[in-house]
Amino acid sequence: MNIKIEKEMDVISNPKKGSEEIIISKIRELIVSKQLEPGDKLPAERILAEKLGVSRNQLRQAIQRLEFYGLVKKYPQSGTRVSNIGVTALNGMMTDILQLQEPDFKSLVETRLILETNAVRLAATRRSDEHLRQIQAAHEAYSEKAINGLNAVEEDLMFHLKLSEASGNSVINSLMLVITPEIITRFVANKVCNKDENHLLIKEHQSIIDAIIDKDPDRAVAKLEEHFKDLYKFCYD
Amino acid sequence: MNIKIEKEMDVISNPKKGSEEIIISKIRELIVSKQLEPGDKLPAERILAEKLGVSRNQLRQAIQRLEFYGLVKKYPQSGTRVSNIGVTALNGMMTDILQLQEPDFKSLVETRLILETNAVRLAATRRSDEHLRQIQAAHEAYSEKAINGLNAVEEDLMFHLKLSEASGNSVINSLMLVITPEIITRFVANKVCNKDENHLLIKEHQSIIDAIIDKDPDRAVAKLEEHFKDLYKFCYD
DNA sequence: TGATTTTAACTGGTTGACCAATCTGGTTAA
DNA sequence: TTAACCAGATTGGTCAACCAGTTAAAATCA
Repeated sequence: MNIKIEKEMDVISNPKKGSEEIIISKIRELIVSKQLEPGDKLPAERILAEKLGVSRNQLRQAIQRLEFYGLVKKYPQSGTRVSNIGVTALNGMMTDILQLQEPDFKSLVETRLILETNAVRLAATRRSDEHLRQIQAAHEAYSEKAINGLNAVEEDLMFHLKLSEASGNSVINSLMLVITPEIITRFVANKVCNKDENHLLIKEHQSIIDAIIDKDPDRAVAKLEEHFKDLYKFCYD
Repeated sequence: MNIKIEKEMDVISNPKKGSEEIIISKIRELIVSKQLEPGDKLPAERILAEKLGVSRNQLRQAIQRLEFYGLVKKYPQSGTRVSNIGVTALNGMMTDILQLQEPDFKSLVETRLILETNAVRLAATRRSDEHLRQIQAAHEAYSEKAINGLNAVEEDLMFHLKLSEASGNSVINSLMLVITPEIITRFVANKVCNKDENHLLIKEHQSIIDAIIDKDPDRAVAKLEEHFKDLYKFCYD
């Protein structure tokens, strides 16, 4: 459809994102100065925007971010409420949000290891037959490409996502979804593929599946860690 | 400032959120039908909106969600690109996103246990002096209220967030921030407070801190699990 | 007086027009 | 031939006016 981009584009560090953070910071000040209390309704968007000296759109975007973190909840046609979790908590969490940094790759991988290890442990005890079926299907899609020495990073990814789905924990699954694309895009570039290594990886996948079929959490985790030994090396050497 | 809400408002299951998901679904179809390929620039918002038969705002909101999951990246005044992670991955992840359900409380707590356990393990080896100072400060703020039998749920929360900050893993910290408010709001209602129990909790906090000071990961985790024994019971009985 | 209906103001959401940055292709000058 | 440049078209971002649902005070009636 269009020309493919070859090299990673320079990551622009959102120079205008700053206004959003300034607004959050101002809302935090309203809270600590008791002009706004937990459980209160926020002033109407138009009014608050004028009070803070920003446009309504900018304010809405900031509120959207606060809502994502659960610090505020919108009620359409009615108002927006500050979560009733106390001044200390609100102040602390807003401060933390403002300090959030771009995730470094090592943290991403480390977190994936943690989440997926626990997901697999849970999957080994909770998996339904439908989960198993989907895992198997994903594994077959992977094998088909990998066995021919093709790059199967995507199919590998899908296999692992199906594992975390089988954990039966919707939050873990959701968090995996958030961090996976970032990991993939950084991995896909450097990925080398040779048939021999792929055969080994297929075997490792199958070992994990077998452990889940047998409902053996410890073995499933052990096999996963074996499968991830390179990632562990990347994180901890 | 305003009247406090006493009882939980009925959770409205976002009846209009549907349009967003329909749009994502349509974009996914464009991708699987090869009309749109990984790495491509999306058609301009106005054009795509018309093509999909939706308003530009609705489309923008859907794109924003895709961007959150890293499946798309916007370049201001230039265009929006589909992440270059393959058709299979894009299709699979969009399907997963559309299937995401509201998190159940048990999954939230279970995930918190997993994240925080690992955060503390990391904190025990990586913590800086500044981290320690902040943890201590948060603990003192907690103690001061708890020792008088006051409700100190917020201060407790802040203490635990400082623990995960000390992990040195920005992703874990960020994920903890996302799930914590939801947990708090559901916990804060049922929380009972008595001095004796609070004294015990203070001691438990101090044990965790001591282990982190000593850079003893295993002890830190053990003390945390002891501290969380009620939560474990909640999850697994 | 009290319950019920009406109504007007107020809310977040939506819309279409406008803005400034950027990309594109052809043109010009070295 | 090549590099610099300029103008117009295209982009996502922004804004102010408008919409539909909600709310609560005011008006009405039994």
